[in-house]
Amino acid sequence: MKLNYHHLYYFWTVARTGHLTRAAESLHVSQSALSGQIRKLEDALGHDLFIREGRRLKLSEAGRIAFGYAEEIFKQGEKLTAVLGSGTEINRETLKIGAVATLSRNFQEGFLRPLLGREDLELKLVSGTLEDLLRRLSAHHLDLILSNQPIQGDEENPWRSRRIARQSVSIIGPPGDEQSTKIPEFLDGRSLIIPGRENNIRHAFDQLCDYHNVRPRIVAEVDDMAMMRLLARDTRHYAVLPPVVVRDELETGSLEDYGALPGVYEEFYAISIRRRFEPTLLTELLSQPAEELLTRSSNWSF
Amino acid sequence: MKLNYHHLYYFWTVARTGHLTRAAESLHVSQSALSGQIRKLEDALGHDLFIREGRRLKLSEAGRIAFGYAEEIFKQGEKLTAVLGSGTEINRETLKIGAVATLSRNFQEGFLRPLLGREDLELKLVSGTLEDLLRRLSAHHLDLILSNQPIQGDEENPWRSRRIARQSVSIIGPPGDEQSTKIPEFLDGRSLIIPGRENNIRHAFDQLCDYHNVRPRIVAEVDDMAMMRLLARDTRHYAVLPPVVVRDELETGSLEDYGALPGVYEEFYAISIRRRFEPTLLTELLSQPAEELLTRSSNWSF
DNA sequence: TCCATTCATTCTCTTTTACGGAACGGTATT
DNA sequence: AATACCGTTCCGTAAAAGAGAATGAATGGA
Repeated sequence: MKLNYHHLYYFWTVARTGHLTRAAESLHVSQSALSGQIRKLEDALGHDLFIREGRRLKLSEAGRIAFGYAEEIFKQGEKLTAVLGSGTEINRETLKIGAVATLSRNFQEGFLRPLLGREDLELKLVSGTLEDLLRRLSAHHLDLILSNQPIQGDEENPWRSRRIARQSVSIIGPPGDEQSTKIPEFLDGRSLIIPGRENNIRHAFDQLCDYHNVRPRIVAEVDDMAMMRLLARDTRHYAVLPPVVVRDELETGSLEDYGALPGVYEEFYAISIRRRFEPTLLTELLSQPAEELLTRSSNWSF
Repeated sequence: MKLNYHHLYYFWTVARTGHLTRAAESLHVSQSALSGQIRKLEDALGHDLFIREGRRLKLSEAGRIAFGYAEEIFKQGEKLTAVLGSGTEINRETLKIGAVATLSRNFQEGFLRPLLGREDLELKLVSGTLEDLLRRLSAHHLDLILSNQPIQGDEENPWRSRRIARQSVSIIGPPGDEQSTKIPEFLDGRSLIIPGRENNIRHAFDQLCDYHNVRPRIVAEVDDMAMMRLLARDTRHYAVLPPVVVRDELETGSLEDYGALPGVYEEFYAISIRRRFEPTLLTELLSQPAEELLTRSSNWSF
C-alpha cells in the first residue's frame, strides 16, 4: 500500500480546520476536489477517516491516529521549507556536531579547533543529553556526537562509536599541600568531588578505591565537567578530574595536580551513523587511524 | 512555496540508494521520470539537492538538510501505513493516556477504573518521563497525561493542566512505635525516606521542616512511588508518603500511619492539549467540575 | 412547518501533472 | 577506440487532480 502524501495533506488541513469548505478555501481548491481526494485516501488506507454525521465531519478513531502522524509529518515539512526556503545561500559544507552537555568544554574546543580554521566549512554545535543527541543523530540532524561513553549500534540504529582520545585523570586540589603519602593512599579519608555515575571515570575510580581499600569522603558527585571545575576552584576540596579541564588554573597555580590515578582514564568517543552520503570531512576525520587522532589530541589537550 | 511530498519521496529514495537508476527500479518508474521530478523539487526549493559530478550524484549540503527532514517524514509515514494498513479493525474509541512513571500505581489504577468498565472504549497506557510524554502529547500520540505537577502551556504548545485530585501526605512507618511527640516535632532527628526534588510534596515538606525547625535525617530520596512503597515496607525507616500508596500495607497492619503532614499535599494533574476533535470521552472527563473529580477520586482512592 | 442556507458528495468534463521512450552527453572500463 | 554505464532533456501520451453543476441531507430562522 502506497501512501499518497498529498491526500494526507488535504486530510490534515481538513482535520485541523474541522470544515471541508473552509479547508478548501485555504487550500485554494474546490470542495468537490477536496472531498474526492479525501475519499481516495480513505480507500487507500482501508479506513474511514471521518464519520459523516449529516453535513458535518467528525474524526474517526482511525482519523485520530492518522492525524497524529500527519501532524508530525507536516510539521517537519514546514520546518524543511522554512530552512531551505528562507533564501539564504547554503553553499558551504556544514558539519553538525552534538556534544554531551557534561563534557569538558576544553575538550570540545580542542576537537573543534582544527575545523574552525577552515573557510569552506560551517560548524553547528549542539549540546544536550546523550539520549537526546542520539535521537537527532538518527534523524540525520546531526553528523557526529562527542560523548564520554561509547554506544553499541544495533540493527535499527547503525551507530559507530570510535574512541578519539584518552587522557589520564588526576587528583586536583588547592596548591601547597604537602604530599606525605602517594596516590592512592593519599585518598583515604580525604574530601573529594567526583564525577557522577554516568561517567566512565567514576567506575574505574570506584574500582581503584576498592582494590587499594581506601575510603575517600565523597562531598559531591557532579556530572558536568564545567561545574566540577568551578567547585574545584572555589572550594578547598580535592577533585577527581582530567587535568585538561582545569588547564588554566594549573597554569596560573590556583590549583595543583597531585598526580595521576593509575588505570583511570577519561575517554572520548565520536559517535556517527553509517550512511551513503557522509560529509567528506567526516569521512576524512573518521578514517584516520586512532593514533593520529590521539597524537593530534595531545597536541591541543595540554 | 509549497512542498511537493511526492517529489520529496523520490528524492529520499534516490538519496538512500545513492543511484538514480537503482532508485528508479525500486520505485517502478523510469530514470527519466525520476530525474525530472527531482529537478522540479530542486526548482521549488531553490537549491540544488544533488551535485552532478559526471555520471554520479553527490548530496549537496542543502540535500543533506532535506534528507534529514525527509527521513523523519517518511519514517512517520511508514509507521502510519503500518498501523492503519495492518488490516485490524479500528472501530472502538481509543483513549491514549500517558502516566509519569514515578506516579503511584494505585492512583493510576483509580483513575482508569471507571474507564475500564466501558465496552465501547479501548485504553492505551504509556509511562515515561514527563518530558517524553509531553512530546508525545504534542505529536497527538497521547490524549492525556497524568502527572504530579502542572505544566504551563504556551503559544507553541497549548497545554491545559487541570488538577484532578489532591490527597494528604502522612508519615508512614513500622507499626507499634509509641508516639510521644506530635507531628511535626516527631520528625526531628528521625530517619526518613522522602520524595525526590521533582515532586511537589518535597517542596512543601522542606518548607514545613524549615518552618518548625525540625531536622530529620534523610536516608533516601526516591522519585518513584512504587519504590518508596517497597522501601517503607522493607526497611525500618519512616517515609513521607500519601497513605493511598501503601493502602494495602495499612490495611494489613504491616505499616502504620503516624499522622498527616499539615499543608503538605500530593496533587495530581491531567494535562491535555486543546484541539478540534477531542475524543468525546475526554471532553466529558475534563468538562466535569473539579469537585466531582475529587469526589469520585476519594471514592476509589481509599 | 416550511423555506433558505449551509455543507458534503457525486457526476462529467477540462486542465495539469506525471510518465515512458528515444536521443543525447558525459565518464569510467578495458 | 569501443563499450557499457548513468543521468539529463525533449516530446507525445496516460493518469491524476481540478472545476463546476447537480444532488441531497441537516441546520436554523421566520
